[in-house]
Amino acid sequence: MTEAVFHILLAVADEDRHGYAIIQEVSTRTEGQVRLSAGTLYRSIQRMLDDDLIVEIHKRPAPDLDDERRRYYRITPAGRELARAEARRLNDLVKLARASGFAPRSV
Amino acid sequence: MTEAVFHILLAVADEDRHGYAIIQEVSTRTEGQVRLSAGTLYRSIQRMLDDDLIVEIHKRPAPDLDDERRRYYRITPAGRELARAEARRLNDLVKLARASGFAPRSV
DNA sequence: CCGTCTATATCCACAATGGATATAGTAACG
DNA sequence: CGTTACTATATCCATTGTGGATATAGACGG
Repeated sequence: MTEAVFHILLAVADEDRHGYAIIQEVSTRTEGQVRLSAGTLYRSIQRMLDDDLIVEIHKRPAPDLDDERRRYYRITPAGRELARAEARRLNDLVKLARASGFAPRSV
Repeated sequence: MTEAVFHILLAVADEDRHGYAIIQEVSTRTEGQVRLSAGTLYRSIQRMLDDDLIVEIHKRPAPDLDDERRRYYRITPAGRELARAEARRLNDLVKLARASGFAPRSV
């Protein structure tokens, strides 16, 4: 799994979001460190739909809060499971780095 | 920085190693989870030499422990610095995942 | 009116990957 | 004695993923 996909999974973990909102959310959560490009985002979303990590949700918010161009996505159980596995893998990687003297003492 | 490069930096952090030994070391440290392919390894090494993350060391071990085909590499200060930065970045990523309910409670 | 923002989508060139192939010596197996 | 596996480095090919640009288009501010 790519890091872009991992960030997208984190961004849709707590609530359904549309593509453009995901870009902003990832930027906010990472304090501007990660800026998903449009190309990467929309192609990642396509792959994630194919792999059943997210699904498109057709329930729209109130019309005054909506934008008809938006397409909303929700994380699936498979998406959550994969995100957990990836988080575990990354945590192991940080532990490995810590054993070599790199990496802060956690948290 | 790619994950392959990060693994290589970790593998040469504690002692000078040659290419093939790096493949084995990474496999051992990750309990077989990461198997660097030869293609990825030797091309990554080339880039890392260009970027001054590692240097080739011409001091050879005792002839009875050596293999003349080997090329030994040592991490540079720039390599250590980059590995530290990457470890910090990954640690932040795990923290982010933890905030979303993924990721174990550290270590 | 022009730039920026919101929003999705696709195109191009580039970077990195796995796996195969090449070369070649050593060692074990049956 | 032949085949397979291991050690060791290096390159090639096809595929995947990326950033950045371009396209389209409505809204809003200065």
